[in-house]
Amino acid sequence: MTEHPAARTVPARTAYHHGDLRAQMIAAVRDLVETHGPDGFSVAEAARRAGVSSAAPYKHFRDRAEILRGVVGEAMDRLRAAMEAGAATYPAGSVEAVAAVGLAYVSFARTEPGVFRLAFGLTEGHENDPDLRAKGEDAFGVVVRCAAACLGLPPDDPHVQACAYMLWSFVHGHSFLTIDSKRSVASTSIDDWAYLVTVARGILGQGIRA
Amino acid sequence: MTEHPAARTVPARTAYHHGDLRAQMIAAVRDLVETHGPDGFSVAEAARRAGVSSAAPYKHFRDRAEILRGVVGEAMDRLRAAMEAGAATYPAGSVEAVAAVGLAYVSFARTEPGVFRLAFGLTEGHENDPDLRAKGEDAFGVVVRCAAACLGLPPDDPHVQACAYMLWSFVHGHSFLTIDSKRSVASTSIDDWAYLVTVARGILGQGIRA
DNA sequence: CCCTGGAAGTAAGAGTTGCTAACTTTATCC
DNA sequence: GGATAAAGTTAGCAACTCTTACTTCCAGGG
Repeated sequence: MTEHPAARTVPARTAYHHGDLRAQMIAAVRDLVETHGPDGFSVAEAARRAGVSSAAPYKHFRDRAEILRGVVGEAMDRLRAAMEAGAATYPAGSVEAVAAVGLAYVSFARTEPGVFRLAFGLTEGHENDPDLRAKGEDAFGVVVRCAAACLGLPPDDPHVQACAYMLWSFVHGHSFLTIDSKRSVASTSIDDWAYLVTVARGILGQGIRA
Repeated sequence: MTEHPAARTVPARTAYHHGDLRAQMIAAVRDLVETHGPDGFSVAEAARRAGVSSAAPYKHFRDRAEILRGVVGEAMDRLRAAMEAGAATYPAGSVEAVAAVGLAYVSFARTEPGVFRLAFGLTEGHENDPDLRAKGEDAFGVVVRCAAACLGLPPDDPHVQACAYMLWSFVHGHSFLTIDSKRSVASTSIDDWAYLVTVARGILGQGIRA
């Protein structure tokens, strides 16, 4: 398909059969999950939206769960990228950089609560998939590196690991609570950024020692 | 069958038709969710286990989602009770009492990860149900009261509310992470109890101020 | 004591879904 | 220019949700 004249670098558009289902399926499912909740999706409906028969997706995915895993994997990549971008907006080693990573996490959960729930809420064998596990570890690695830079310790230092875990669980819980109950921290007259900076300082600074 | 000698205070057993489906359905669904994951349940299978036809449950629940909500409601009651029991094992106002509440929370998530996910993972209109919202607030209230006692402030004090929210999100995130990835805090050579006490002290003590 | 009303069950069925099997179309490779 | 394989189609089965119409059993009033 590549030695034809040109305009075929990406197999994206209107190929004979379809071109790139799989990517289109993942996009469709992401939309469905976002609008109808994590379980309010069906492969039939997603196929319908992609304009193919309901059996077509099974040429690209083994079953329903594998489609979900595809969506989660793609979401994890975007989440990690957002975290890295957040960290890059502040000087390396600063507490603000750590807080920015947390803010990216929370923002992701807020703007895509459906996929966020899908990724972390139901298990579905997510944690049994080595690929997804690796992506999760990669995302965690962003926190670890920021914490390490902030503390001036190597990333594999146990204290760094413990602090990173605390930060992660804090932000993870905050994310879930905000999208669950709409209970914003604002109800306690604190906005997200101040909250996250406070927490990061408390855990990494003179605060909580593990 | 009720005016026989006695032993009929509870209509539990072998009534003519059935007696108390609804309770039995909730129990069956809880089991299914626990063994097959939050979405690996069907009302048909639950009805089968309860020994009734697949249409019977619809005499007691409007639809599938309402059954789920019933399970979540029951779980919330048990969770709150466990938290209260945890708090009662240590002197009121002590940091240990706060940590005990957190431990009860985490223990619940560990022993019933399926229903925990069901309760907090998928939304499904859970937060739109006023009954479930109330139960959630009740559980949060346990944390608030413990934090207030510990800080020597009234429960409606903003600082108390902020601290309670921090504690909750911390424990919530920790619970999710442990059941998700089996990443125990043990990997950082800290056990749960020490971890929770440390965190509670950090947030309530001289530590993080909001 | 019957009988009527309603609560709680059943059976049957429509519509949707997950997934498979068998077949067709299209691009590529030798 | 065919064989091959990838990627699509239709048809269909089993399971599931939920509805409708019917049945069974208990309870209270005359």
